[in-house]
Amino acid sequence: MTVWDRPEPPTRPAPLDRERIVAAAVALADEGGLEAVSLRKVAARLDVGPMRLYGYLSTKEELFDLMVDEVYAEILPEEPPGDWREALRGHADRIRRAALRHEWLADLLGGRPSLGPNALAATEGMLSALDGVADLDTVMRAVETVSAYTTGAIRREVAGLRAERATGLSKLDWQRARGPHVSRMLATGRFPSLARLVHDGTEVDADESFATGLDWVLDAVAAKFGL
Amino acid sequence: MTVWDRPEPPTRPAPLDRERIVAAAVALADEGGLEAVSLRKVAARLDVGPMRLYGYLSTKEELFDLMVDEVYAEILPEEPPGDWREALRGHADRIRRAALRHEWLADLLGGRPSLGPNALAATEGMLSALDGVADLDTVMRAVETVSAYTTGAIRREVAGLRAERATGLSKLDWQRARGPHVSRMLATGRFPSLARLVHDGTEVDADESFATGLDWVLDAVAAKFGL
DNA sequence: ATTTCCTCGATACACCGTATCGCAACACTA
DNA sequence: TAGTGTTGCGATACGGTGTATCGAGGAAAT
Repeated sequence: MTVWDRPEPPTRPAPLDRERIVAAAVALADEGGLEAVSLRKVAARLDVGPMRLYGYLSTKEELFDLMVDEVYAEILPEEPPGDWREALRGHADRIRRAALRHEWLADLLGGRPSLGPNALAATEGMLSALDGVADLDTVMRAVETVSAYTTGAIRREVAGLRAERATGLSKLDWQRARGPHVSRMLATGRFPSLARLVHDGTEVDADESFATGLDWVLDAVAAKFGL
Repeated sequence: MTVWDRPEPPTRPAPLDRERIVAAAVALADEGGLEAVSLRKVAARLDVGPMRLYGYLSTKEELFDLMVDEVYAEILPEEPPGDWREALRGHADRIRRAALRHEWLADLLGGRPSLGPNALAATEGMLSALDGVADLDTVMRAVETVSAYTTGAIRREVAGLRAERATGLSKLDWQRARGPHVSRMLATGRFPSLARLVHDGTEVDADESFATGLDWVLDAVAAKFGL
C-alpha cells in the first residue's frame, strides 16, 4: 500500500490557546477598531470555526477583558520607578501611549474592572512605589484619582482624534474641524465665553495638554502627601 | 353614499419628532442598558417602522449623541453658581448623579465629543463662571482636567456597581465581591501591596470617594489660579 | 382631474453572538 | 484486536442587529 493509496490523514484541528486568540483579536482591533472584532472574524483568522472559541472564553466581553490585559502587559515598566511621582506619571504616560497605538483601548478603559494578571501587576507596581509615603487610604485615593484623570483624558483625546479624522483631516482649527455646526452655534451669541475661548485660546498639542493636567493632579497628590 | 360604504380613512402615520424618539431610547436604556437600545425596539415603542427613524437621524451613533445631550439638559444648573469652585464641583456632581440615574451614560461619557446644545450650554456655564479668574489657557486646562477626572471616576464607579450586581449583590468586601479569582491572585504573594490594601484599607463610600478626588483636583486648580 | 413629488415602511441583505447536537476521533476495557 | 465510552469539535440554526433599496400611495401642485 503506497502513499498514493492511503488518504491524507484527517486535518488536525488548528492548535489554539488564549494567546493566539487574543493576538488575533488585537490585530483585528488595531486594523479596524473594536467594531471590527467579531468572534467569527477572530475564528476565521485562526482557521477555525467560530464555536471553537467558546472553549477558551464564554463571552465576547471576556475576549475584550483579555485584550485589555494584553495591553497592560505592554505597559509594565521595565525598571522600578525612582519615586512615587515617577511611578504615577510613568504609568499614566504608558497607558496613554498604548491607547494611541491601540485606539480601541480608549473604548474599553474604565468600562469594566481590570482584574487580569497584568493589570494587577501594574497596580501593584504603583502601590509599592507609594508604599510608606502616606497612609493606606491616602495612597489609594491618589492612585484612583490619577487613574480617573488618565482614563478620562485618554478618552477625550481619542474621541478628538477620531472626530478630526472623520471631518476630513483638518487639524488645528476647532471651528473648521467641527464643521459649520459649532460655528453656527457660537454665532448665535448664546455661548460668549466658549466663543472667546475658541477664538482666542492657544492651540496646545495633545502631549502637553495631557502632561499638564497630569502634573496638576500629581501636585494635588503631593500636597495631600504632605510633600 | 353612507358611512358604511366608505372605507375608514387610512391610518395616519404616528406623529414623530426627535424628542419622542430620544425619550423612547432613553426609557429603553434606563430599563435595560445601552445594549437594549436598538432602532427596531425604539421604533416599536413608537408604533412605527424601523426605517422611519432614518428621517430623523442617519445613524445609531447619532441617536446616542442625542441621548447624551438629553441628559445634559437635566444637569444644567438652576441658578448661576456662586464662584468658580462651586461651578466646577456642581457640574461634576450633577453629571455623576445623572450617570447614577442613567447608568448607560457612563458607557458614552468621553466616547465622542459632545457638541449638542445642552452640552455646549453646560460648558458655557462653567467657562463663564471661570471668566477672569485666570488666563484663557489656564481656564481651559482647568475645565478639561476636571472633566477628565469626572469622566474617569464615573466610569470606574459604574463599572464597580455593575460588577457588584453581577457577582451577586455582595457589597462591602472587595475580595468576596470579586469572587475567588482576586483572592487567589492575592494569595500567590505576587501582589503584596495590593493585598495589604485590600486587607487593611478602609471601606469608603462612593459619594465620599468621588468628592475627595474631586476636591484634590479642585485644590490643584486653585493653586494654578494663584488662589 | 391629472400629474408630480415626496414620504413611508415592507422587504431584503449581510452580519452578529451564541445554543444545540450529531458525528467522528480518541482512550480505554475486555 | 475488537468493542465501547467519552470527549470535544464545528456545522447548523435561531433570533436578533443596522441599514440600503425601492415600490406604492397620499399630498400637493397644476
